[in-house]
Amino acid sequence: MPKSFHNLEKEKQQRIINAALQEFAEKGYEQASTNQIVKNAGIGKGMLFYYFNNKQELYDYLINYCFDLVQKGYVQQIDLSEPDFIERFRQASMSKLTFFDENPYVFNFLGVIMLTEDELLSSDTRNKIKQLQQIAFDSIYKNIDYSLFREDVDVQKAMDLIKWSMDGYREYMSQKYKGEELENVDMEKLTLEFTQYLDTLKTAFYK
Amino acid sequence: MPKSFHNLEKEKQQRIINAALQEFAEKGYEQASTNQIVKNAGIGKGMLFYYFNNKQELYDYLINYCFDLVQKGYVQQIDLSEPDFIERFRQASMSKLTFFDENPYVFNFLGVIMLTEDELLSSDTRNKIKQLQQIAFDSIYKNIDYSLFREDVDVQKAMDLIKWSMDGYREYMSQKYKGEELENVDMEKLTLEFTQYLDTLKTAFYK
DNA sequence: ATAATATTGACCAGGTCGGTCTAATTTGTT
DNA sequence: AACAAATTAGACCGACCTGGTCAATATTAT
Repeated sequence: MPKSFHNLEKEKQQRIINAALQEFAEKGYEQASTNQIVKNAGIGKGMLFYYFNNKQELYDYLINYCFDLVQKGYVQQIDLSEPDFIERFRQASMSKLTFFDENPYVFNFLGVIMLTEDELLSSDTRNKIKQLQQIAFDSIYKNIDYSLFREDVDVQKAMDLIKWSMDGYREYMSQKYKGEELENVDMEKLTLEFTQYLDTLKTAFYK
Repeated sequence: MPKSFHNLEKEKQQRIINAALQEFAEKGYEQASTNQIVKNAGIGKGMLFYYFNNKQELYDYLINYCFDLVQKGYVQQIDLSEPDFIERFRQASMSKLTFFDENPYVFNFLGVIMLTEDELLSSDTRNKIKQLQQIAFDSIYKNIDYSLFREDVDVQKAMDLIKWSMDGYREYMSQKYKGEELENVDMEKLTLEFTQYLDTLKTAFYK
């Protein structure tokens, strides 16, 4: 719907999108303030309602924007040809990290959407959620070579544990370095540490 | 400070506390509405300001209440004499589950406190946080028998991975059964599943 | 019956809400 | 340079919500 919005300079577009994502992510739809959004975006109040006719239209736009971005910028980047579960997960985690650095508010915003009661979401949005979850699931679990796992553990349980471990590690990392730009972080050291954890997991769960 | 408040019937006290915890946890201090709190607690507006002189006093009361409760009802329940890391963590997780069931809003409320910018917290509160974190840390890591771990993995890394795994499992469980009373959940089955995960961890990380 | 305590909700001034609109500025076209 | 069209800011609107007060009422204890 927002014709005029797409003709803006990318930088201004991005400022508005980010301000809105942040506000909606922090406060939810009802409590989010359009006044706060225009202030953080550095535009006049009128402009927001010039680009988007009302609050709901802005919200819907953001939903589509985020789903698209996550799909193309993260989920589709996962390498389905890697049969080693841990390696595939490593690659996915790194993609997620980069994506998060480039789009800091997208995951938080989508997280809030996912927690919204079903009745408050349009059926279209509900479909988008299901679809994305399915694709993300497949991207992680399809074509995995189970023979790598040691035979005295339940493979499904092992995969759950590995998944929880790596999510925990990512959480821990983003907590530790929150606020800092990814460029200022010693990626070499971080990657090494990550690899060490992965090696530990391989030692523990693989043959 | 709230003299009159402590003379209330426990049930009414609890209603007010829960309503306030929920509101503050959901919206944060500024956005939380005292009107919403009295509505959910089922009391008149005047009473809230009769028990607590103002919003801030209520908030401070809740902070102390929660730290106390978590300390006594959860952290102190952890069995320091159990030298097996996984077993100690199992027991801690079960305590946490029970505590969460009995005090559903406490952890969420404290979680919000922990994420609050330092400048907005009183130094007293900051101290309480540090203190509790230290005790919780000790309760999990003190007097652990490291000799149980296999020798070809870094013990510290293994413990991190186990911790993230179990936090992930707990998260997954509470997501799955959220809303449902703990009594209505098949605890037998749940405990069994939990044990299976723990056994998998032992197979993977222990000698 | 009287005094003390507990409780309510209408009410206050101050502020924020989503959204509108006018007036000004910038840009494009000739 | 002149005019038209598109873009922009922010003052402004009524509706609503805010934390907090207080006079009136109900309940309890003596």
